[in-house]
Amino acid sequence: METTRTFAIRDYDLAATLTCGQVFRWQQQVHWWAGVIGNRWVRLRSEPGSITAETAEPVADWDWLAHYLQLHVDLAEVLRTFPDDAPMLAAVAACRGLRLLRQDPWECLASFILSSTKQIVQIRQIIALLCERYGEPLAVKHGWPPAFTFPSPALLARVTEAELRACKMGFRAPYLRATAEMIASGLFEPGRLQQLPVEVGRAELMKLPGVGRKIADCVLLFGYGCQSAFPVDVWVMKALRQLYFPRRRVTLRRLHQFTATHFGPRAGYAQQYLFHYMRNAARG
DNA sequence: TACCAGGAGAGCG
DNA sequence: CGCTCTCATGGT
Repeated sequence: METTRTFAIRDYDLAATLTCGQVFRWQQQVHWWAGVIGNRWVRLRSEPGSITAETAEPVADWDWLAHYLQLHVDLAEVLRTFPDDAPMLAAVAACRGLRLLRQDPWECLASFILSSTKQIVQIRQIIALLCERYGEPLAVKHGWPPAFTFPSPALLARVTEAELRACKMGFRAPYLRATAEMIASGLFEPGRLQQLPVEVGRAELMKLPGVGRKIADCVLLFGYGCQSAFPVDVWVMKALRQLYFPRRRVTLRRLHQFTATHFGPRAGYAQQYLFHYMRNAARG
């Protein structure tokens, strides 16, 4: 039992990984990143060749963190599966240690329902409000701001639409509430998706209110570890059209066909590199 | 000020 | 189908 653990790991850009739009709850304070994984508050610090974690309460088994950070993944092996073309090489060169996390499916699903037509800063704000108001308070290290669990489906199903709208989620409020209800009532079982083929899992997710193709792919990729899932949002669409189909008009359907074959078995990883690349290029 | 944001769903022809 | 409009709210 201890509150600190250091993991040996190479090629892991913690800052990029925690801020690249796959997860919305991490906050930086000097050289530490503080966040919540499940029902634990934890802070992380990156050093050359290692990541150090510190919890508020003693921990016997750190597998939950290794799993979340996907420390077993050999990044060089992942990068080797990418297509050997100029756009992909540029995207990889722009960010060496970008990784995919493995999030809790419910938190991931709810977060991305709230993400539609919102900037990442705003998504963070909405989720922070939601957790602050409806999550369970957690023990944190002395001197750190309060932290909360992500509210359960059962709890959110009992919150009114007006209360959700008060968290600034606007028209997404009824979507989140209805999805929470479907899970709380057992009409939809998030755990069952793990065993299903990707196409079936995607179709199941898309039955949920507020979940279309893009959000379903995000949940498959970030919450279920389906690395072939390739979310096509406005940024990635721009990247694909600009880099692979210049001066041609291509439908979204055609782009999905392209991504399904061109980027290989870890297409989702490639997608995250393209997304990060485009977003940073736009910022200058 | 005007435009746009890690979209989805409904209403058209 | 494929296109367009609306939805709520804040950042740039």
